[in-house]
Amino acid sequence: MVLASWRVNIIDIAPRTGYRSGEANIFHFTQVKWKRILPLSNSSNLLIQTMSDENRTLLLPDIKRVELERRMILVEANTPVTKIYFPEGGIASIVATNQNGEQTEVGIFGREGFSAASLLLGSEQMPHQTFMQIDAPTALSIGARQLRRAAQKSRTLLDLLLRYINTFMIQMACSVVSNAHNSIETRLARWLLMCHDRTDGDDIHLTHEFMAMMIAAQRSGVTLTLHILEGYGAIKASRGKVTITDRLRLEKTAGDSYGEPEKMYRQTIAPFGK
Amino acid sequence: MVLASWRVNIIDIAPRTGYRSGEANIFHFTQVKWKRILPLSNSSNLLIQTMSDENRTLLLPDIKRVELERRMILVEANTPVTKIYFPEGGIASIVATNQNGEQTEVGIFGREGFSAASLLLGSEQMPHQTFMQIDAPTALSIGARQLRRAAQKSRTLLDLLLRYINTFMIQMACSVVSNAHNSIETRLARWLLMCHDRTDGDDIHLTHEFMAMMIAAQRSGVTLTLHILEGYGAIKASRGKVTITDRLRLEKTAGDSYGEPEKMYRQTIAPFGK
DNA sequence: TTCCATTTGTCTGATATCGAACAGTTTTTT
DNA sequence: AAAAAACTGTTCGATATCAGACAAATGGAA
Repeated sequence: MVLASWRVNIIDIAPRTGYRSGEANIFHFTQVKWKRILPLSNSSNLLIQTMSDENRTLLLPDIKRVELERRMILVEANTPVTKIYFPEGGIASIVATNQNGEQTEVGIFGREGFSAASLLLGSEQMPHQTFMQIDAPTALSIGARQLRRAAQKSRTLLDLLLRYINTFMIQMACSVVSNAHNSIETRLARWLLMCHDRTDGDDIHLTHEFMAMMIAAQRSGVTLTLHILEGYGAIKASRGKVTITDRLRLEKTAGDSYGEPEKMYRQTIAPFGK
Repeated sequence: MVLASWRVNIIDIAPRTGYRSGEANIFHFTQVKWKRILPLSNSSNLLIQTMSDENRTLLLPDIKRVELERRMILVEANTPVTKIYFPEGGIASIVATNQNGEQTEVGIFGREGFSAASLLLGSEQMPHQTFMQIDAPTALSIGARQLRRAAQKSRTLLDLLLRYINTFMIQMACSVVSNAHNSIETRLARWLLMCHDRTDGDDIHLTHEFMAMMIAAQRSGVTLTLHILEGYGAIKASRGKVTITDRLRLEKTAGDSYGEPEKMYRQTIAPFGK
């Protein structure tokens, strides 16, 4: 599976001065189209939503609102990041590629997180690629340097972002355990729940091939397992789409492989999940 | 396998005032025994070694030098941490325990890191336990509150510790991949290399049972695999001990499952490994 | 020394998953 | 409308690893 090339559609650009969150909506020119600018406080990115007005104001001058299409690469492996994205929907996936070209997912995030988190841990590049798995209608974008500067200025902003990194680490730890001990069925259930948490509605638009990579299994194994899940009514699968029909049943299948990072997110950042 | 209870031997205590790194060695009373106090700049913990004199001076008043025995628990799962440890040797292991009591290693560290790193990411407790796998003759210990305060005061100290957290995240990502795709032979080779990097000499004192948990495999599988590694002369195994005899051969077996976090550590913190 | 707990060596059958193939279906492109 | 591409359903043998058992070896304790 090869990821396609991509482009960024700039949907709106915040004015560089004289704008504070909470003010009335205004219109602003962009490269692409005229578009209503929402105040940042209305962002559906949970981190942006959670931070103080002061911190939003700090970021605002440097933020653009953009559209992230499926398969767009947010972070190229071993290449300095220049842009950071705070998705307002959709799902991004962080994958490692080994020498044989096999790709393995090491983490995902959506509107609860942001890309290239390790920038705040002092490294401009990382050995993993990040790309959009399910497109985000919108995302907030900011220059790496600008975010860094803001986090330098505001300790509360840094702290918030670090708390998110903490939940992300727990997510990775869960993946270590899950890949070590859980069956494909459990892993898939866990992964579907994680996607469900990050999307509106109950539909997840992805192919079996994609899911196979995400849970480190064969494509045929995924097809088989989806049928099992469908068998007891947890999901309904159709071409390129999985619909969650019985989330509780899915949670039962996932067992304790699911839930730990989500709990930590709720405890230390904001309400999250379904 | 149940971990035993434990105690801390305080080997020396830095005087609360009037002591600066680089000064001559002095003797100081402790609860346990009289012991030569080494200046912090002589610490074999790489983080302590790498930080500036100013940062060492900042930490010094609150630091004790202690001994960490095998199986001692540094961080209890879901319990607020009060003490942080910077090992000067030995190996600590961070493990997740699931509902059936199965334990899985999610990360290790030795003299290149410190315990309860997520404290700096804003969470006083974490869902994983940390314990000593191979005892550290000495470690530097500091109160959680004190470390936090120091990191608040000194941005360069925080940055250094965050850079370490970044390498640790990469280590976890590698474990995700390794558990997903690598054979027991590869996983074991990787893990032995990681231990080798953190110990003096070529001997690793651990039982098969222990290693099994670390690489998420059966004990009998480990015994078998050790024979294979021994078969081509990469190691020599005896009761409770593995000796690395041909590290290059072991690296060849581990392939690209080994090396990424170590590289990042060298790039962003200090020389590391063998 | 003898005893006992721990550790290791070595089996066994069971099984989940791999790895690969191919046909059928749906969607997109031309 | 036809052709190509993408995706799904299904099969099947191969195999790595599991899960469990038990005996042999080792080392520390009594």
